[in-house]
Amino acid sequence: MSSKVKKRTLINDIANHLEVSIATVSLVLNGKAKQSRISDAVAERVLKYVQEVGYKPNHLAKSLRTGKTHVIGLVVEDISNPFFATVAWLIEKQAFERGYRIIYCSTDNDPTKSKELISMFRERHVDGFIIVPSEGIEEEVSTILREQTPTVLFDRFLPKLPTNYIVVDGAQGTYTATQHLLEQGFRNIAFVTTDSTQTQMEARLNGYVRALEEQQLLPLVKRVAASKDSEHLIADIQDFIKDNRACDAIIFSTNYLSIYGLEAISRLQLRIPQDLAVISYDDHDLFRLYTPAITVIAQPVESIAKNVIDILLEQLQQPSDQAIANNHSIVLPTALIVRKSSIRQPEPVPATRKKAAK
Amino acid sequence: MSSKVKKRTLINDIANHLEVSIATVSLVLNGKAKQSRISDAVAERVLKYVQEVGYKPNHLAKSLRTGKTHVIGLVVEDISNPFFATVAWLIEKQAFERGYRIIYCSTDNDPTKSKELISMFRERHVDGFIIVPSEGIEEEVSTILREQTPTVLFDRFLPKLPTNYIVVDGAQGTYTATQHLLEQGFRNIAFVTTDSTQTQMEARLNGYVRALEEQQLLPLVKRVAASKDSEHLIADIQDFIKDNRACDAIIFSTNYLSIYGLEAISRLQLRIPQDLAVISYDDHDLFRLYTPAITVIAQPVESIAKNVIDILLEQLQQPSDQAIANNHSIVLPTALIVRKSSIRQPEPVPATRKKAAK
DNA sequence: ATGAAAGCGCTAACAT
DNA sequence: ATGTTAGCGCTTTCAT
Repeated sequence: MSSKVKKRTLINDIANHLEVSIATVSLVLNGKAKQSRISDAVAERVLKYVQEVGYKPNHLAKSLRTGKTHVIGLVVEDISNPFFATVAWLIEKQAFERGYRIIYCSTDNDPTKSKELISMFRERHVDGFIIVPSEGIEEEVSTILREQTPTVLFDRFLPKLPTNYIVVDGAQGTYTATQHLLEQGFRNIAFVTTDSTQTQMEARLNGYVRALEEQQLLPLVKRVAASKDSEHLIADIQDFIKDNRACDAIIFSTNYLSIYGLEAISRLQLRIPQDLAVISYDDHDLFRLYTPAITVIAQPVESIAKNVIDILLEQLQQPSDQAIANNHSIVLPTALIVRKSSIRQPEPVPATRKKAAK
Repeated sequence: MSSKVKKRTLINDIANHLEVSIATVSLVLNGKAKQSRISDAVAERVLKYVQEVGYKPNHLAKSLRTGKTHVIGLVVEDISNPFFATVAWLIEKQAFERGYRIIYCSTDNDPTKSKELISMFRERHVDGFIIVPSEGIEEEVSTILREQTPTVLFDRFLPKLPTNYIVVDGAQGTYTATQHLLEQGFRNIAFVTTDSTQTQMEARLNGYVRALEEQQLLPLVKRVAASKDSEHLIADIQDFIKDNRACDAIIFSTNYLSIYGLEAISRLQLRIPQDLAVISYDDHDLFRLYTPAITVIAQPVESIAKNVIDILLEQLQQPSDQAIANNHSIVLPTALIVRKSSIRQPEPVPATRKKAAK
């Protein structure tokens, strides 16, 4: 008994010390002093003493009682991908300010892992979900929807399910990028993408195809397997480029494909953009810093994050009934950021007269 | 009442359905059937039914009752840095297998943020801590130590505090790297590091200085501010290289400094290693893929992760009393992985007669 | 071998 | 205006 380590302060201790009831303390702490007509004097004393001893309510007990954990589960494809990392970070910051905590997990786009993570989060009683859905998880998402857990998808959505989602107009992005290359005079434009058939990847492909078809040009699409082995991916892209020497420009459908692509191009000792113009979907530090800087189809990360968290918090705040019918489906525009990698070089290049492009 | 959404299954429902007591169910579920001499028949029925309805105990209630959350708080400097990301991922995997969950946070090396995160984790009742300590958080770490919460530091430690820690022999790493450059015939070797005075950064610097002093050579150290502005860092390094044209080799003390350094070198149109040899502390995908591949002082990430989690789980499993005196302090060796960037090029280069380095 | 019941710390409806 | 008290879902001691 006396060997016990110093215990945490409890709401009981507060009440005892102040000689008020524990309910009074609880009410004051939860900002319900006014509506319970607790005297300002008492409320102040409570607040002061709580502050003094640094009392923190036990979250577990609170959550058990209220059924709310104030935790949001964030399920992304790969938290080490700068796109997801940035969005996650922005979401976390905003959620934090409004009293919510985020717990993340990466699915690696694996449906099994996605399902496990969703059910893990359910077990942990998250109040809401933010999900970048991999394919084949309709059932799990249905379940959380049925349980009325507020949920927002982003980056892609599940066409069969009525959910909130925030996506980007990838088709418009690649369409504009392709047009830009055409305007620059490139004619043999290839598109390197993954073998995924998810909504966002298909959209990116379609935008490219449409732009070419409008000019009666034939698409040239390379699909690489979504492998983890970087050497293999690089070699694959390298072979593709070698086999298509006529190709004078490439659009990569994701940031990591571009990185492998740049490596492949460098190994082939091709010059960008003289031998091959390059555009990447999704911006990245490296693309700004690369020599030459790489033109990108940038996604509006701040806006994505803001929309996601705003919609989720709105639903979280609701009195927990209907909210079903009115799902938000938001499609945000991309922005083409033109850098050196997609600008046609005039044949004779006076190296000293380089235009200073900030 | 009848308008209620379908409720989750509770332990009560199980007990009712099976017409046994709730205690029996609980005991069976916690593997204490044998020691409570519950009949195998009953135990089996319970397990079978639980399986059937997919009953999952409520973690919150369980934790509130037992005082254990089976959650470990992981506080790193920057989860988007591949070194920390990899270690975190390995730790998470092993912890998961043994029934623990990890929640992460990045401190950005900011003491205030570190303190907030630690206290947030305390509030969330994590069972243990894994911390990459920023400077000035001795007090908070003391607190969790006093509360007997199992804790392991890694990457660096707090010299004033008796804790478990796993670090790497950075001094040996940079010493060996410097020697390697000297053996290759480089004489003007610079060291680019941050302005941090943390244990691991000082060690890296010291190894470099010692190797040079043994040869009566003068160190050339550039300290860049730990800023977040990449352009600024690149320009800073660029200026440093320009101002020290005699310098023929550089060791960078962290992976991100190397990345900025490579960009600086590329902008100066210097060739690696002909004009400037390069070694980075810490390996990275990019360094393997870069042309030329970059020599690195690699940290044993698997071993770090394994040691961290083993020690923490050992302490977590202990009967929660002493365990104080016997702290583990483990220092792991680094490995120099020699690639092209630090190999002196013979003036006329017979490219085919390259020595196979490992 | 099994069941009853006392909490873990907190909230909120209901009394006073 | 403030106090009493019944749970939230689970574990575990003690009786039987």
